[in-house]
Amino acid sequence: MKYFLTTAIDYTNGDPHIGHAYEKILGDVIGRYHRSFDGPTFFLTGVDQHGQKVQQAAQKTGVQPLEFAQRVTAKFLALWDKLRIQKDGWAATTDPRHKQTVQKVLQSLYDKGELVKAKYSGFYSVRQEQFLTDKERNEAGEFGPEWGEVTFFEEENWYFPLAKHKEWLKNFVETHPDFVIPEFRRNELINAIERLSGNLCVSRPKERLSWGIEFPFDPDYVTYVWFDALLNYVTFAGYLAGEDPSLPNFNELWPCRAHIIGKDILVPAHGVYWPIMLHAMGFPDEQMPRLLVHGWWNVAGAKMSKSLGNVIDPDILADKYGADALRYYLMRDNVVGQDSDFSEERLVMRYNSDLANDLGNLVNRTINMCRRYRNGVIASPPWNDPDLTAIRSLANAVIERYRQAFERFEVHAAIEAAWELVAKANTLVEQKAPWKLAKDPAKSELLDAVLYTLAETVRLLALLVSPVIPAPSAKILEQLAAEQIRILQWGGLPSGHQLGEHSPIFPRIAA
RNA sequence: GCCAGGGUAGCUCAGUGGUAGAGCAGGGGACUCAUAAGCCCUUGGUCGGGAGUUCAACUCUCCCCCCUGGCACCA
Repeated sequence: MKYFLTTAIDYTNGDPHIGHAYEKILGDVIGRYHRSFDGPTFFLTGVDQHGQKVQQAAQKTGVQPLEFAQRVTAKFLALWDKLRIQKDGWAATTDPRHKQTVQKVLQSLYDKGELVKAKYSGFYSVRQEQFLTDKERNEAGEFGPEWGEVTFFEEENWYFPLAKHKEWLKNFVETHPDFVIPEFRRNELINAIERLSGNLCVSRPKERLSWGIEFPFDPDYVTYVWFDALLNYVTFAGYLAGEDPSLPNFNELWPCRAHIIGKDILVPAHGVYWPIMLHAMGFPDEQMPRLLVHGWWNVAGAKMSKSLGNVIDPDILADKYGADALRYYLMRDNVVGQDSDFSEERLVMRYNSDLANDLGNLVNRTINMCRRYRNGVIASPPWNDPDLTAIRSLANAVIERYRQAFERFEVHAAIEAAWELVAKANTLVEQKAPWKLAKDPAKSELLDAVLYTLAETVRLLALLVSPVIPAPSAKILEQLAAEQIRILQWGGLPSGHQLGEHSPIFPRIAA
């Protein structure tokens, strides 16, 4: 089995913003943790390229939907590269392999009698391309001018009868407390299930929306965008793919350990439609995925929106401060599940304080002292100095807490744990004052022990921070000449080890 | 109106029955290996408001206010 995790796939009707980037970085960080310290991992992310809004945006630009979607997709891909997102799979919903599997699923649900065709009639706004309900009526009981021409008409569509699985879903969610993380989000879902009634319309007639996957048994219709999009989680994991070598082995991946999504798409899409779809497709309860629901990044307390003009562009930030500084800030200053406030000032503060002053300086002073006093060769004599013993046991405790934090998806807590070790190591330097020990030949062994302790602590720190800031982590290991020593346990550096050259890894950002 | 999350030091947040905590910012000090970084000490809060339970409440109960999200209702 591999540790399988996914992010939401982003809708390709506009440019990526900080929220998109946060989610992918979160997934990447969790993925890197498992890949480095746990076992085989598969991280899937991607783009949602079908649907009405993409078709509309394409029309505005005057290009075909596919071309438009591909242009936007290229921007996302370039950004994920820049942000060091290490993805094992790429879910693009116009991929022919996806189309094939979606059609297989539709056919199979149809064969099982899970899809029904029915007529719906009502008022329809051509301009907004949607059916209107009484909610859209104004004070006078009329549909306002914002809807343009409103006509009454009847349309036939395919429906997925959700309501018949309501009791199953309710029972499932109630008996599986960690289906939704964090736990408080589960309440919203349970409320939503209580209100669940009726069918989900899963088709659009082609004359109204052509940009989608065709129904295999009714070619006048294409799938509704959510139905198409949600299935990416299984189709790109190799579901019903037979022997296709370009896709992973589904049995090695499923069930997904975490679908990472924003709070806006928990209800109804991921919390209701998705488990019911899987249930109807024949997945047993033990094969249901888990949902990790994150919050939003606000700006100065306000929601980020195009109309407010306060959209944060991750691309610009990555260019300005570096991908790792951005990754560190987003992971350190946010509690997974809760909303946060984005502030460039805090990003700089976090970088200077945590990365440059605390960690960067520790690395630099440690290697510098090793070179200055021992020509960069570290020795590991036996010791019984209480300060050194203390930091060694702290390192073990920190590693344990770090692992537990990651198991609970509490990335900020994992980082905090690592920084406790950073602080302790900096304190140790002052306690032992190697520059004094170096002047006293009688203290030579203690100096060796101190320098070893510091170098080994720095090695462990490089590993601990590697999921969050992969590039600087690699640089630290390189300066230690310890690229190959990946064991997350005290004592990896052998006695007699020769360290490499050092130079500051996190230059301070001038205020 | 209902459900949930939040309201704790200037800022970001932790704490959950026993005399208020961390980091950053501010002030002072000793040191010098280091990215004028680090280390030590320190100023600073009636823990949203009110009532209650208790020997004791930030922590439990009730009422209220504000912010955020979801839902409902009205228009």
